[in-house]
Amino acid sequence: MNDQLQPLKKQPRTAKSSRSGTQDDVVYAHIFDAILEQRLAPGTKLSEEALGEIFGVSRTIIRRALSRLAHEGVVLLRPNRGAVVASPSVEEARQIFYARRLVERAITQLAVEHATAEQLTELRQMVKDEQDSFSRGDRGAGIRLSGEFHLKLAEAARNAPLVSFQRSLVSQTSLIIAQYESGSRSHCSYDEHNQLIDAIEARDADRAVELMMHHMDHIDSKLNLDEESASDDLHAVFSHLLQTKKKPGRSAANR
Amino acid sequence: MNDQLQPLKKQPRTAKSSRSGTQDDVVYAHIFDAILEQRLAPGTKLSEEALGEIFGVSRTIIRRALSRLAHEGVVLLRPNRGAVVASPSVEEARQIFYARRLVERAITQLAVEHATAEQLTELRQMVKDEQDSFSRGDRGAGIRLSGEFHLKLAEAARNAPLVSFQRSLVSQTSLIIAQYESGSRSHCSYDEHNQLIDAIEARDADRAVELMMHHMDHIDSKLNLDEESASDDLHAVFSHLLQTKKKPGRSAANR
DNA sequence: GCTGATTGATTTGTGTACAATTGCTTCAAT
DNA sequence: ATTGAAGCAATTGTACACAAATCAATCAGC
Repeated sequence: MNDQLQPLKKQPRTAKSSRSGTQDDVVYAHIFDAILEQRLAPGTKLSEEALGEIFGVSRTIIRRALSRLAHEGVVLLRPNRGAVVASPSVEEARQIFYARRLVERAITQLAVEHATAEQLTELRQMVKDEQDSFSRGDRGAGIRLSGEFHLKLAEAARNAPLVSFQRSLVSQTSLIIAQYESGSRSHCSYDEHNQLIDAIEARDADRAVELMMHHMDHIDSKLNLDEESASDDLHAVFSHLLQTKKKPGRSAANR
Repeated sequence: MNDQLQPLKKQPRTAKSSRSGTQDDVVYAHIFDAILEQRLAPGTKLSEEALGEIFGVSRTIIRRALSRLAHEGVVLLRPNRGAVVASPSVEEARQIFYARRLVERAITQLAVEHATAEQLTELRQMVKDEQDSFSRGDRGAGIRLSGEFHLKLAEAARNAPLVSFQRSLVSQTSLIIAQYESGSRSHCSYDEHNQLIDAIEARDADRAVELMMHHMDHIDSKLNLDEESASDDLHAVFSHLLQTKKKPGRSAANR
């Protein structure tokens, strides 16, 4: 019943498990990555006992991880009915993108002011990693790393509440991209990321913001949120009622 | 050891407990209100067992409530060392206010577009309640209700992520106000709230945003974040190491 | 044959016991 | 007398067991 999660134990050396330490974080990171990399389709039920068995921990740990994921919006926690992988509706996606533009604009301005040389170096490295993932054909890791780039940028802005909000927005955006992105186009164009770093390094706030906004436009232009919203809405509205078993939950938006 | 929380059981009919239902929320709301109304001073340790005894629930429930409070930033959760009431530093306060301006601006614009007649009516009622609290001399409830006004406004903006972020920002702002507000001046001037509703009702976005920004200026002009930042910083930095027992933890910023 | 209720199985919610970590106190040694 | 270490008490972290709720399937009734 949980085949999708089994492979997790077999690849403990990716970027995800490096940020571990506590049991808690490991479980959280694994489920998170499994969702973003679409090994767990939207709507899939996340049974506490099954997950506990898989990771070799008690339900207590799983429960905390699920709660955390629910806070970030990638998991939906229904009282007495368990957790499922979130499946953001088109309307929810729009709201998230609105909030992201708002936050990314502020973050970019602050990063221009505050980013240190080390941080810029780290950012460049992340773009490289992201590029590698895509050229390796690892779409899931690419989406995740692209998200981590935006999160790292938020850290450079030196505003803790914004970082925390950005984390939640990036997570949900990644889920939306995984769900709605059309075709096989390149996803978060790393060129845009690199140009952005250039502008920040040059302390050119106007240009940096302009690039970031353009980048945002680019991202959601790749999604089909506009057209097939009818079928999409239908699916999103009812998906939390469906018992998604083993079969890959193919949303109508995948095409 | 927990005298500050005992009174909670004696006043179960305020606005806080009306939003109950589940055990979980009741405990959360009571601790939350106790913090905002300064019955629990910043730095106070929140023992799981003691809280469980007070509310007549097991540590499981308390733990969830504390986790939720930690997510909102009003409680600090230190691994293996328990939870304490957060005591935001001046720098943290500045970051929170920056984020709030950003969010309030967006919320105001969206509220002008989306607020319904019912929502405006509710908002006006909340301003009345807030006014009542202050005239009754109930500063704590006033601060809380003032925060709830801003949260309600966020709901009128119809953007779920922003509402969620705003909840966290408002909570932390209230904590900061309770901690840093100087003198006995009127706190969130309800006049400003009323004018804001007028502008929104008139669908005058520019004026509404202008009023909101002015309102924000007003709020943080009442705080002494600028001057005594030296003593403040010192206290904030070390307060999480202090064992705040029974005595009211008076921060250097109270004057 | 189909709708609707009842029962059984599964899953979540809560309380509690035990393990591990922390911090305090005591005691010894310099 | 002060400092340092060791043992002890108290608190948090984790696992588990029981209670409550939900979901599924079977069976009765129309």
